[in-house]
Amino acid sequence: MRRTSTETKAIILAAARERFAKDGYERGTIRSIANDAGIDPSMVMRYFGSKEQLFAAASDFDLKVPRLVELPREQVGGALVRHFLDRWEDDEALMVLLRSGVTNDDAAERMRAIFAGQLLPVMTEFWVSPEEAGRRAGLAASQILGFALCRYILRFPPVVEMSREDVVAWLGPTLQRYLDEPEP
Amino acid sequence: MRRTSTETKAIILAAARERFAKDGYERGTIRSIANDAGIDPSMVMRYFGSKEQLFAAASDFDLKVPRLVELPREQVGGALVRHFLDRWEDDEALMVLLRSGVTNDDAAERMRAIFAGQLLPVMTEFWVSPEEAGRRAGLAASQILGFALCRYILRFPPVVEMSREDVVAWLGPTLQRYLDEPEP
DNA sequence: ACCGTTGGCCAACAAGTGTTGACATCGCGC
DNA sequence: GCGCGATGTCAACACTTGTTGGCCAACGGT
Repeated sequence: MRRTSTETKAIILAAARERFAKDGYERGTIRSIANDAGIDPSMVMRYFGSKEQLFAAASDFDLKVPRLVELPREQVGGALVRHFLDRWEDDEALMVLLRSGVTNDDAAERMRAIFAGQLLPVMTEFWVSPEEAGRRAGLAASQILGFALCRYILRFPPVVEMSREDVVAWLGPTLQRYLDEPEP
Repeated sequence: MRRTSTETKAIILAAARERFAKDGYERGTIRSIANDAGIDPSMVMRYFGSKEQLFAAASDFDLKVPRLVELPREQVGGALVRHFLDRWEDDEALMVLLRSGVTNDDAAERMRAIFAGQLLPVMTEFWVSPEEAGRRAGLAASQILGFALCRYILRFPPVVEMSREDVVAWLGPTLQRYLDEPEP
């Protein structure tokens, strides 16, 4: 086979995302990734430098949280749930991060950065106090991540079987409350 | 040093719990555990047979969910939150399972078993339909695990900083709603 | 005082890891 | 055609992993 370097780089990156999403950082070996990509392990090194840098590339992504302030306030919770369900199912990077962030400090730091840089600012638009916005964003994150954990990773049967609209109907009000409810 | 075999076995088990809780299954190596215990790695093998069996012993535990039906119904959510905060902070096995269940299939299966065998029965006491009880238990688990994930593992600052009573005040009503709210 | 049992350590194994460098092979510009 | 850089392969490295078996030393009953 003979390809342009950017092509093979993309192939490797795709294989890495799948592997890391399925196995996490430690068990996602360079050899297995190279094998999935049908390529020699040394190519992975050549194009990405090290396993860490490959992981960084594979877990680089954007939450793409929409501008929620523009919605009628009572719809924000449901919109958030829908957005994250979509995001979760079409971008493996989120799974990569969750699978790896639990055992790998770099990945955990990356998640904190995404939380602070991408979710928190959205919440800050609703609440002036940054501390309060932080708590509310943290609570929302805990429910979103916890649900993804149970549905996509631990695969608790009742959680897996819920329909998309069931999920929205159950989690939407929870997030709405974390947004609106006066602090205790 | 010279000890009785049950003593050293307990020492090894304690070290294993700590290691697995901190590093998860893959990175919690037998050598590191033996080192923490001040003991030769071969002893670990002798007393536990294999890494898998050691892990099984280290992650064996009881949720100890109290008999919630005996409480005034409107206090169940708060009681659940308090119970799990306690449970989480005094038994490392929960952390072991969460850290490992994300990348290790055996550990995930163990979590499903605990969910189905220890949390679900409690919910079933409140709702006759097993499917409905399953969904409600799954939602509760998603919020509980997600919060633990953000507080103890990913360490999102605002979530770490919340006081115990803040947590109860925020999460209690969420769990209460997953228990009481009519299905959508 | 002896000897078997018991608790402990050491060295080694086979397998798998990230990583490296030397070598082959293709394709384009001269 | 020739050469050269880009693309790809192979074999090996140093290291870590779980696991094994042999050896040592202390104890306890006789």
